[in-house]
Amino acid sequence: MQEEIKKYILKDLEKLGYPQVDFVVELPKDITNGDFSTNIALVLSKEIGKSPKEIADSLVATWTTESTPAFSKIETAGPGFINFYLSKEYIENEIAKPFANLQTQYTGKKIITEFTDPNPFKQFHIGHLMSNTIGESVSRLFEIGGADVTRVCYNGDIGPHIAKGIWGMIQHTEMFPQEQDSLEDKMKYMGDAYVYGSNQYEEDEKVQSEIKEINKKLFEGSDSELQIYYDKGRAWSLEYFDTIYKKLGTEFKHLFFETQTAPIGKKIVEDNIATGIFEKSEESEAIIYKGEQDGLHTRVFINSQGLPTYEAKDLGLAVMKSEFGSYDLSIVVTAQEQNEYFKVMLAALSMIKPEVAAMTKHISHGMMQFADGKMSSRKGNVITGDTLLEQVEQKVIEKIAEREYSEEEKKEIIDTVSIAALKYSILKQAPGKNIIFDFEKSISFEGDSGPYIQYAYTRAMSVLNKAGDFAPDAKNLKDTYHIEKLLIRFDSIVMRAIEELAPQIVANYLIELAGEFNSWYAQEKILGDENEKYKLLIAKKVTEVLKVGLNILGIKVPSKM
RNA sequence: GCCCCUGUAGUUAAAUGGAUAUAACUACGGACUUCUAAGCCGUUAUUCUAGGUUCGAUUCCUAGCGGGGGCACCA
Repeated sequence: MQEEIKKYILKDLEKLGYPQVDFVVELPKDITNGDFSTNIALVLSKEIGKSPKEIADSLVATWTTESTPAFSKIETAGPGFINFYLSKEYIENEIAKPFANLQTQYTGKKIITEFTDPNPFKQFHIGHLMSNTIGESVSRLFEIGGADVTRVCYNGDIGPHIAKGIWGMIQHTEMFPQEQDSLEDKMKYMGDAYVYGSNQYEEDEKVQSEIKEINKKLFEGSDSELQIYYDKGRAWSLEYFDTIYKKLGTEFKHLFFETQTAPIGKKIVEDNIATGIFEKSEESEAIIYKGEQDGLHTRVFINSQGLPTYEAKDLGLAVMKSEFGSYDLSIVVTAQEQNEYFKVMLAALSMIKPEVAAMTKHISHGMMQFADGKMSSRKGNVITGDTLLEQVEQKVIEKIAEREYSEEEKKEIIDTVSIAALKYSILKQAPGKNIIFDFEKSISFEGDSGPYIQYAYTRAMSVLNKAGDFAPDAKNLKDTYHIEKLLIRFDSIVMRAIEELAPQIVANYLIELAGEFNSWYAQEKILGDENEKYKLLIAKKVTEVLKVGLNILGIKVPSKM
C-alpha cells in the first residue's frame, strides 16, 4: 500500500510539473493522523519556493475518492503533511483476510544463524539466555520473511577455561558426582570447580603453569586420566544445555565444537604466514594479526605455546560453516564485549576468504548489569539461566496457586508464561543496549510484559470459544474501531522488523495491540451486542495477530491463564 | 591514552529526520459488579551540556561531561 501511494504521488508530481524528490510514506505514530501520511509537500517546499500547505493542497486536489477507492479521506494537515484515511470497506476486507506470505529481501534465501554459544564446564548464564532469545527471534524473523534458516550453536569445548575447570575438579575429586546424581548437582560441582580454578589461576603462579600444562595436554589428547574428567564433564554439560534449549524452544540443527575448529583454524593461520596476512610477534613466539592496518588492534591468533586462540578457532568455524552448506547470509549473535574482537577476526577472514567474510553479519546484544555491579562467571557471582528460570516459574506458580486449573493446564501456564516474561523483558528493547537487571522489576507479569500480551490473547480466545461458530464475512455496523487500524498494520510492522532485524519493533507493536484490545474489551460488549458478528471477527483477528507476533518473539500462547 | 557502544519522567524502557516526545512501574484517586481484575479509567513528571546541519533534531555532525565495554597470548 505504501508503495502504491508513492507511485500515485510520483505520477502526480509529473502531472503538476513538480521536480522528483526523495520523500517518505509512513505510518503516523498517532493513528488519528491517518493510516498513512507523506511528507512530500514539506520536502518540495524549499525546492519550488511555495508553502508546504499550498503544495499539499494542490496535490490533494488531484485525487478523488473514486480514483483511489481504498481511501475515504485524503487531507492536508499540520505543517503540510498529507494524510490518507483508509475506507471502512477496505479495512473490513483486510480484517477478514488471512495472512499472506511476505515477500522480502530474504525470500528464498538460505541463512545460517549461530547463537547461544555456551561453554561446557561453565554455567549457562543470563548472557546465554539473551543470545538465545535474540538469536531465536532473529531466526524466526528471517523465516517469516521466507528464508530457509539453519540454526547452529558453537561450543567452546577446549581452551584455558576448560583446563581451569578440570584443574578445579581434580582438587576436589572427593566431591565428584556419581552417574545417578542429578544433572543439577553435576553442573553445580563443575561450576564451583571452574570458579575455584579460575581464582587460583590468578592468585597462584604455580597453579597457572599447572593449568597451562593441562590445557596443552587436552589439546594433544595426551593424558588419559585428564580425558576421563574431560569426557564426563563435556557430556554432562551438553546434556544439561539440551534441557535448557528445549525449555527455550530452540532446535539447533548442528552443534560445532572448538575441538573441531581449532586444528582447521590453526592450519589456516599457519598457511597464511607466508602470504603475509599473519606474522610472528616481535615480543614472543605468538602468531598475530596486525589489526592496525584496518584501524583496529593487534590480536594473537596462535599463542606462544603454539595453541590456537579463540581468534584462530573462529576462522576455522567460519570455514566449517561455509562447508556445512551453501548460504547467502551467516549471522552470529554474541555479547557486545566481543564487538572489537569480531571486527579483527572479520578483517583477517576477509583477506583469506573474502566471500565468507562478506556474507557474515555480527549482531551483538548488551550486557546484563546488576544494580550492584557486573557479574562474572569467573568470580562465580552469576545468576545462571536455569536459576533465573526457576525463580520466574516459582512466581507463576504462586500466582495461579488458588485457581482451579487441571495439572495439565497449570503446567502449560507455568511453562509458557515464565518464558514469555523472560523473553519479552529481553526483546522489548533494542539489542545492543545493556539491561539493568532487577528481578522484581525486570521480570514483570503486569503492564509492559509478555504475560500481559498472553493475557489479552486468552481473553479474546475465551470470548471466541463461548461464541462458537460465526459468520466470517460480517460487516461492521458501527464506525471503524481504533483497534482495526492497528490490526491491519501488522504486515508493515513485521516487514520493518525484518528489514532492520529488530524484534523489538514486533514486541512494541504487540504490547500496543494488547493494550488496545484490553481497553476495547473493557468498553465494548462483544457477545449479545448488535455488532456481535463483526466484533467477533475483530477478536479473531486479534488472536491471530498476537499468536503470530508472539511466535516471532519465540513466545507461545497458553490456552488459559 | 586510543577505539566501540550508550545518555529520554523518580525508575525501566519507546519514538523508520516529522505533527501535542509514548508506555510501564511506583504513588494517589475512580469505575464496573457484562464475555478471565495478570484487566479498565484518571492525576503528576522527561530529551546530559554547548555549538552546527535542516523547513523541521530525542534521532544526523563536532566538542565536552557521565555510564558500559574493548585494547597480546581468556572466550
